[in-house]
Amino acid sequence: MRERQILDAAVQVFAEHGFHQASMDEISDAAGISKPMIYTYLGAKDELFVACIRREAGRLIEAIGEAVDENLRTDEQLWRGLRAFFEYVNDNRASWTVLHRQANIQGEPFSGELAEWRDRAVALIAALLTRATAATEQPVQTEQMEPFAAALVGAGESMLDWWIDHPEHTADGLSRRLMNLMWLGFGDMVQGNRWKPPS
Amino acid sequence: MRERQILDAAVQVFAEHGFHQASMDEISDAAGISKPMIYTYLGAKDELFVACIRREAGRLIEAIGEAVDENLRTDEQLWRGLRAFFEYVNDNRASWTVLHRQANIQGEPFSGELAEWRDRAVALIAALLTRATAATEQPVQTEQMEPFAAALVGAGESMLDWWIDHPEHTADGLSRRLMNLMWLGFGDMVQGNRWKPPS
Amino acid sequence: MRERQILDAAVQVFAEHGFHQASMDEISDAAGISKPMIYTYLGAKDELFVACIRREAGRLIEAIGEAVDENLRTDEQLWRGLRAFFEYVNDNRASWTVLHRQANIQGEPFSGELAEWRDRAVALIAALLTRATAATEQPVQTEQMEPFAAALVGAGESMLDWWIDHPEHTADGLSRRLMNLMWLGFGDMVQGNRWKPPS
Amino acid sequence: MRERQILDAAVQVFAEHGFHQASMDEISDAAGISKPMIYTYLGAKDELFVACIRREAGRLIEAIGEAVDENLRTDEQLWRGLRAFFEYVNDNRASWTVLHRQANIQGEPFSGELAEWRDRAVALIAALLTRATAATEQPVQTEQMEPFAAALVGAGESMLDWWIDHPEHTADGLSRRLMNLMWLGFGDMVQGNRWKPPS
DNA sequence: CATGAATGAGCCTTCATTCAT
DNA sequence: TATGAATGAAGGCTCATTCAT
Repeated sequence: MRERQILDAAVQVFAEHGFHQASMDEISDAAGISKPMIYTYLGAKDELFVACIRREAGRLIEAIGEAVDENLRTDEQLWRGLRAFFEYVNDNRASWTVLHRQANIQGEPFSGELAEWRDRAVALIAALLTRATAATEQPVQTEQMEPFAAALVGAGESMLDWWIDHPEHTADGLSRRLMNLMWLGFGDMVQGNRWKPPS
Repeated sequence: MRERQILDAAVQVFAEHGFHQASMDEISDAAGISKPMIYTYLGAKDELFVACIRREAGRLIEAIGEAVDENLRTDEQLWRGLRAFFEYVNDNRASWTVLHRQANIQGEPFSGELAEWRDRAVALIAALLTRATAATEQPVQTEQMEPFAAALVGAGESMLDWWIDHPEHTADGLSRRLMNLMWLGFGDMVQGNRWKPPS
Repeated sequence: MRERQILDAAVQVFAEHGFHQASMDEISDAAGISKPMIYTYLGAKDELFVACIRREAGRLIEAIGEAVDENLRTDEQLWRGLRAFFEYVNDNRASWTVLHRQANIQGEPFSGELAEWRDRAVALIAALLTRATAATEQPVQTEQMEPFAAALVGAGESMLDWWIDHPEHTADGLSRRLMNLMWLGFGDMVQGNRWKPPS
Repeated sequence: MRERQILDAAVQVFAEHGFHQASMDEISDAAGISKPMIYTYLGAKDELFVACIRREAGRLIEAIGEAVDENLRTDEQLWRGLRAFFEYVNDNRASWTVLHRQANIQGEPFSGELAEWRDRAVALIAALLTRATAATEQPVQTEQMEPFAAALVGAGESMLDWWIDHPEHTADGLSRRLMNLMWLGFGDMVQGNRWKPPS
């Protein structure tokens, strides 16, 4: 379909040059479709970029969602989600670049768009972790869990950036490292272990 | 001093509107200094932005460096560093926005600049963690530690972003949360505990 | 055609204000075409100016070439060429101003362009004069003839400038004057007459 | 004196870069004198350039004037004047470049200045030539002589330009060539010889 | 429906020129 | 007097956006 062609090209070009350096001319060339059509189908540059974010974020979420089976144990859900995340990004570098490196800019007309998706992801993970503690002696409320979830998401993103410069590692290996770091710490916490600042 | 006035205004404006949307006119207005002076003192827009990054990154690193005493235990060093980080960013929102949300864009002339600072930070933390394991039964090499350090940095950044929308939390509280998450997990790992994916 | 409109306006404006004082805005206004079109069709200001030089120089050369019949006697060829030159310039004042008064500036990006055309013209005339002496007792080599040709060209240019302030003269009259001066002197020289400095 | 330093530097810089490309900064650097002083002594850029033209044109005229002895025969006066002209320009390339290649631009504020000097020179030569015919059977009026004088001046200028690219020639040789061309032709004309266009 | 052609608006950058010391 | 420091004003160039075909 027309829209698909355009979005494919746009994601490619935005990822390569960034939102501002990317020109509508280049996108229309890459898509093999004239500029007026782009405006007709997807609106102005801002809106086009938002459409890119929506599609790519949706695909990422979907990929993760498919990997996770809600009937599994929490840690395994998390583990599978993480691995799916790493794998998806590894396979869709342009997609990720657009989402993480270009859409994350403040002060742009599209600033809010990505924030929403991020919030949604954080909320999902927070809920997941919360459920994991529900049966324990120290259940935690979802709001309390959000900063952890945010940390987890950020840790993942950051590892990914690092991965780009160290491609000798595997998605599996990195996912495992992150699980080790986060899940063990998380488990300790749930069990009431606390790190305490020296008084 | 003139340079200071200009950089202060530039950081402010860049943080608010982003590099591309920010116009030299607006910066010069905000600085109360005419445009030609900006060019005289700090060069073209690119260079001005790089100067902003350098100064703000330097200040942040310095603030953290001052908070950390090398004679302390590793965990305490980390904790103090984290808390200094959160506090600094809380007090210097614009500074952080410039560094994190504006400079992190790919495909720009200044792209490399921030990457260097990040790499340096990651390397420092990796070294710190490595030293912490030196005396244990399972010492870890620095290269192995880097992904953890990257994860830690990212987790912090991400928590910060979350904090912006939930300002009721304190720097101390968030630092502690992050320490709990990371340090406990890290400690477990060092002791040989591992999370294993279900076969 | 669009290119023609633009070049016409550009020649006009460049002739009136000079290369530097002429603004692209003024040219686009004069052409009745928006600035971006100028850049699309003919490139940046430098390139536009070079295009003007090329077209105008080409036209001038062509006008002269059409007036000259290679089967005629040398003096008549020269005579016709001169008259065509004067007539063309009289009819295309702006064209000539651009070529002679604006393009002749040293240190500009387009400096070389006009020099080439001039050299070509001088070489042509030198060859013409050389052929005229080929059958005489004292044939002259082309290189020896070049300074004369240069002098002839300069004499013509200078007369033209003078003409601008004394428009009561005719192209025919001035051409004849110049022929008298140059051709008689030239003829004398060919016949071995020499003016000798008093010892 | 201050003025001299400034003018020396200005001529140098104007000759090298042209009027527009030359910046007041560069001139003040070359002169070793601060910009405000230049404005105090010689006024704005236009006026400074006019001052350059005046001085250099004056010097050139003076050099020629000194070479010519009014008691000599007309042809010898002319010959000495020519030779002085070629020699002066050869020794003062920058001076000549400013006068011929930079000041000769139309549409500039200083356009008129050089024209005056040129007119004066042409008038002088015309008067000289006129006097030479006064005693002959066909005396010529000064106004009739002006186009010839203009042609002579232009021929000289043009030969000079040509000389720059062919420095193996000498001032003496070129002067002689030009005398041959012009004086013989002139002499013929005075004696009533005419070149006639084929009817 | 699809596009080549066209433009309005804006931004970076540079200098000639002048204060304040 | 002499100057370092400062600026107003203007120009080249680009690009998102839209007609007319």
